[in-house]
Amino acid sequence: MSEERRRAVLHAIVEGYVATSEPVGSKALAQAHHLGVSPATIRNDMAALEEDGLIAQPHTSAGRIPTDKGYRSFVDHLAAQALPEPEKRAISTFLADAVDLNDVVERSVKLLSDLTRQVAVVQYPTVRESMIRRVEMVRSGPQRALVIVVSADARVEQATVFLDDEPSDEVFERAAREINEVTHGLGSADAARGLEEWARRPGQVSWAATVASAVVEAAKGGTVERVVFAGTSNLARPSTGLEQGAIGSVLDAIEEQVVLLRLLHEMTQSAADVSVRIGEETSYEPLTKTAIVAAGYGGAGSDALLGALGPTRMDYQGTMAAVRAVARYLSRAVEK
Amino acid sequence: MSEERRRAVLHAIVEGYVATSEPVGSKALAQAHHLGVSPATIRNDMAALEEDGLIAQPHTSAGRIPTDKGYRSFVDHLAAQALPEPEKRAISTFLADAVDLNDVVERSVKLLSDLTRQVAVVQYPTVRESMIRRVEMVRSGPQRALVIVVSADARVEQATVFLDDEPSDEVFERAAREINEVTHGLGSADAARGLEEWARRPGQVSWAATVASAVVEAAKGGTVERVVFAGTSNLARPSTGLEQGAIGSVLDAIEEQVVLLRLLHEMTQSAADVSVRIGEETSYEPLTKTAIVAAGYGGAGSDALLGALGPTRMDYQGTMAAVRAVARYLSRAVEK
DNA sequence: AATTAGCACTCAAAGCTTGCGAGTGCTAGG
DNA sequence: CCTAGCACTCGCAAGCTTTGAGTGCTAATT
Repeated sequence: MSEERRRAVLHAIVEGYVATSEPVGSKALAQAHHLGVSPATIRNDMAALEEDGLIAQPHTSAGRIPTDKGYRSFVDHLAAQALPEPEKRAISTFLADAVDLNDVVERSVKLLSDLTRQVAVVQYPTVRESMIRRVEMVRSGPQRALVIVVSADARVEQATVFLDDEPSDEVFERAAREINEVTHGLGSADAARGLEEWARRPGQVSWAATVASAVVEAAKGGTVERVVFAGTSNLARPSTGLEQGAIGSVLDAIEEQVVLLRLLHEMTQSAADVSVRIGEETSYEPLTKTAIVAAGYGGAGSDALLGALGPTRMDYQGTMAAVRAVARYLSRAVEK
Repeated sequence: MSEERRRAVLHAIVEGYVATSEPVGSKALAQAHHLGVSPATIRNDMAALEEDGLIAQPHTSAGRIPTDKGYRSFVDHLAAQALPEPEKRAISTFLADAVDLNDVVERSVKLLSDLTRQVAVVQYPTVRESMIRRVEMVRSGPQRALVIVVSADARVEQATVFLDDEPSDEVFERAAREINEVTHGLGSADAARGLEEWARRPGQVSWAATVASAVVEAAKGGTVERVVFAGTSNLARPSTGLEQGAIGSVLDAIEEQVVLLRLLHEMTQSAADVSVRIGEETSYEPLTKTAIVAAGYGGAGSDALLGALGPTRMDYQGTMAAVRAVARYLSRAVEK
């Protein structure tokens, strides 16, 4: 029994099951996929595949469906495929008239969810090290201030700090001015050093250290990793084969964000191209019925990422192509 | 047949149906709700209620369920009810340690969705007129610039503008400096006047008007009406009685935002207190199976709003109490 | 005039039986 | 190593029956 053909059989089973969402049997396979062998032969191959845990039978007299492991094998032996021309054109025109970063990101999720018919997620590009351009401090209460850091690459971060006394306006303004003098034009590391020195100046206000660390945090981009989603309604399409319980837990996972983000990070770190996690591989209980296709974007430095999330029974080829393509266009857009 | 009792019967039907999600019959009612009359009497009342279109039978040999109109009547005759103490305490402690506006809003949605077990939505408070504190302009490309406006109430808005030539850095910086001089400390209306004059100065750069209007837009808070959601997974709880199709269209409606926002605006404009739209009343097809409970917050000036969205078969009393309470606390938090 | 008891009637839902047929594994022969 | 043939399994759909909750009506009761 040729190794070759066994793979072809698995391939065919996956495609058949994805297309029809019905278990596929040996006869149907023999006919449809011109493998040039009889059903009986295919049955033998299927027995072997089942032995290896790549496919399974829902019940005795049914066809086979791929297991997570089966999908995995399928995906691993998939040749990267280009996205069809019309889609490509759609992407470039769609992203072309975006006006700012927000717009680019929002269009991208929408686009990705439309292309894949899955839930799409795009993380805002996390910024690379960049110079502090200006620090703005605004009083937002007697003992409260808002720190706004504008960096040279046009990023704006803000943070609220609590002051442990009630400085007069002059004191407050002076601190703000000094902070600007100390940090202007510096990267976050240098700024941190400068601010540390500033906070230690004799007679310095008591909340100097607090403010300083807030500025540094903000300059580093804070810990905020904003993500946007689109296409959640795709989960509820009947063809996904997910039932309500599963949908609910996936929605929860999405709102949770933290776990999902960590997962995406793991994924995009390991592989250069688009990478895939299937079912159990997500090692996150609510997502055991789903698969994730993810890719990084924005070039070497940045670790921003995007992905599509859907039932394990998804069109991996198409989804991967779409994710890859959008990541590429998005990289270009972000790099300016 | 007393008018009084008929209302009591409707009331009981709604409560029964909400509790069990099964149609309720005359016998069950007579027993459970100590109305002091026999099933037969109740049947007579039910016949009348059905005549009026307030209740309906799913099929001949089943109990009754409320129609949209029935829920409406129920809600209209509902006395405002305070939220139980423990919940109240939960709200205030939960909102107490919020650090900034973002945090307040995010905690609020989360809270509201937990309290109501529905999808919660909170719109960011739209800002009132406030002084421009500083305008920051950052070059983000040869013909592109980012305009950042920081206002005295610690708000930050940004916008990208396209320049129709490629100014030298000196020219660019000078424009930025002048804009700050012209606008500092002014409200958006005054700033608009000042900038208009500035843009008309002889020898002014060609893109002055573009930038000026961007600044004014940003100062006004732009047209962005940001909303945040939480608890979408509540839609997928089996007890909602929504099936997948319905869930999908609701998720779509939520992502769409625009229609939903318009609807919420309509609602909160008409009523001072919390207001309710039930099923068809939303006059938006994807939401015909759902009800919305909404309220404004943030005091007289602002028209920010929040709400809860769930199946028509929801606990109106509890949801309304929760929405009312969160709106109140949130108002307090926002007003500082 | 309103309430109640009694009763015949309806009909969805749940259970049961049955036949069908897709799909299998195995064996023997090419 | 492949294939034809065949007996076997078992979920599913269709048809049937039973059950019982719930109704509407009528006649008696207060």
